[in-house]
Amino acid sequence: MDRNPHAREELIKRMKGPEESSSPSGPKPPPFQYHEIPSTFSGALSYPWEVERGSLGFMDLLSIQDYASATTLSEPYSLLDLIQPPLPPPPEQPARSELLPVTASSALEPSEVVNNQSPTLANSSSLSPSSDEGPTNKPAEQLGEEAEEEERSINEERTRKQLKPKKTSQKKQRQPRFAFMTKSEVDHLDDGYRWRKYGQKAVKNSPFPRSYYRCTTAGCGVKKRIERSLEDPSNVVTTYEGQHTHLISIMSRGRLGLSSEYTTYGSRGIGFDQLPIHSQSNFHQHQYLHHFHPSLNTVTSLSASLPSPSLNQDHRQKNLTSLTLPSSSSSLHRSGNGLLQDMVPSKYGREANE
DNA sequence: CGATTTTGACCTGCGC
DNA sequence: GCGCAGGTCAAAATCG
Repeated sequence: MDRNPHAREELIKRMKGPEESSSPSGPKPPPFQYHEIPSTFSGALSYPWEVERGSLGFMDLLSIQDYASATTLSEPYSLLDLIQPPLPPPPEQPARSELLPVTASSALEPSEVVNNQSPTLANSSSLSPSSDEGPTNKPAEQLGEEAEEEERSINEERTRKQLKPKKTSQKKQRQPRFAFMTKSEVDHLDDGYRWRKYGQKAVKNSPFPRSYYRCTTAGCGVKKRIERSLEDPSNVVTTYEGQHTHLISIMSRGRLGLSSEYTTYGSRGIGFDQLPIHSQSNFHQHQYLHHFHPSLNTVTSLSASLPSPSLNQDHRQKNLTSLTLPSSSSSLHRSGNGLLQDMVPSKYGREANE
């Protein structure tokens, strides 16, 4: 995978001291070199959303988020409570693992939401009492499937026609988004799915480009964008859009070799405890949650104390992730934060830091 | 040789 | 209507 060994050095250099004066708006993006996660990093950060691998898509997460949004931080009780375990304050984390807040944009479209939920919790779609936003988690499973089906076809169609018929009167429908920030040296964190990069754009006011990825699985229109935080280049902001219509595809590359186990689990609505034990154990989200929702730290974590067999400790330290929070309110105020601008209300950031 | 990345061009939405 | 910025396409390059 290390196709470009120099790229990494370059990246690290940038992280340590990003050039201030690059001109993102210029015709040419900065000489930023994207590079894939070195094999040694494989899986390093794949665990925050391991659940997704097992059964949930981000749409599911979103529905949960909706609930969380509704209760928000002001509510001492939320869905999080249902699944988060009592957690002692996270042990002192390595500097690298510092959790950082992500901001969400008020400008988010209705369907464009930011999940404040740890992917770990995502799995609890069945726990999600409400979810009127986004196509997922329809009250009736049937409805959900229909919607999913419909969405899929729309997606495919859209993809196919992208450049041809263009412009129908129909407004492009955006899928709900789920964003989170990760402290990581690598941009593209391995989450178990296979992604193909289809674009890279310079981000205004940011020396760091934004990369666009699409799930390579046929029929799966999930996309994700990756960019570095302007504020702290060591933080990677990953935004998922859409819902996987399949299970993790790590097998295709023989990276982790878990697929067969995962295929056992349905694509929707299974409980966390139905996941393979090792996948349950690969979560660290409780830390993030704890960080963002100190008031919730009395609930259950399905995995908090389990070791992560397939996760290298060092990597874990390097890749702790902080999740974005609901975007229900607020507007962005931080300029030049690239995608972050769109995703995270700073108030959450502040709370997270407090 | 197939899969993936790179990258310039193009399209779209939005604010002015 | 225009310009800008975000998002996507697709051909070429690269990698394994």
